[in-house]
Amino acid sequence: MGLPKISEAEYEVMKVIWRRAPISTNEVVDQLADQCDWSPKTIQTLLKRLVDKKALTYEKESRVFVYSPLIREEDYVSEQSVSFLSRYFDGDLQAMVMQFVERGKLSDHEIEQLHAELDKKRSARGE
Amino acid sequence: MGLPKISEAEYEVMKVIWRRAPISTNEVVDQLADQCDWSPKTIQTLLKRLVDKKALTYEKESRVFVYSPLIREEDYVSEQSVSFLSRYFDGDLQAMVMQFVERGKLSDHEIEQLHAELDKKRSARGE
DNA sequence: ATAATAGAACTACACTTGTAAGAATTACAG
DNA sequence: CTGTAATTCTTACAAGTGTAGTTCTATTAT
Repeated sequence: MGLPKISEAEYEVMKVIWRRAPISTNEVVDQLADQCDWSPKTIQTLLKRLVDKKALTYEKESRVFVYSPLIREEDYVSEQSVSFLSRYFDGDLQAMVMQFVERGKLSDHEIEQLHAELDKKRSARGE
Repeated sequence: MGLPKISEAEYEVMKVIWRRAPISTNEVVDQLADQCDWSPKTIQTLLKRLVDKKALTYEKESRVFVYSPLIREEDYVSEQSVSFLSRYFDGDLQAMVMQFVERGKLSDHEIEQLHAELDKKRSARGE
């Protein structure tokens, strides 16, 4: 509960950390170079803010900082999902899925797949 | 495309407007009285910001403002959904659903229901 | 016509976020 | 040891948000 509140830009940084931790400042900057075009200074600011928010820790390796996450990606994403769903769909996942279907944001194939996937889960639980 | 960016607090106001438009300032305040405990002043500020952002318009009925939405709830929610999904699940709705299942956030019954609902859609499309 | 008052307009202010520049420090090369 | 370069720390600043108080204006009751 009470995971730190992470902004959008910060989240991009977190994704890199989750993928590559433990990872140094420079490596983070490199990883992000492709995706975003933030100045290294910007990224350093974001890293510091994430440390302040206790989303990350670091260890000093001589003069370099090496970061690791303090929260798990799944936990964070899950919390965001729940809060998203409750804000926009009154907590009803089905409503969300159906809204996608209704709006044609899911191809027939994707519907099939989801259906099949649910089938698997269903039988896994069933017995 | 390009719907105005609405903050969380503003969104609560929008929900009231969507439900009851056309609706006066005072009615909005009343509706929100239960849910939030914002000062009427706060709500008025939010209304004004929403007008500035062109999410709302109003008409004067003598001295009173009567608001109506300029954007549709479905459109807004849909845009938010897409952007949420792309940020947290790389755009993959199935991944999101499965994460819910995995985490036990969906009861067996809910899984059944969703499954059935997809079935309906599927056959509706199929023929 | 005018005063009281409800409602709208303007102002406020701290915190977060995006976006970074500049200052300080420290490890390593020579 | 000491300069230099790499890294971290401090500061900046505008826009957006949450949260509301204060002032202005126009309606309505008398």
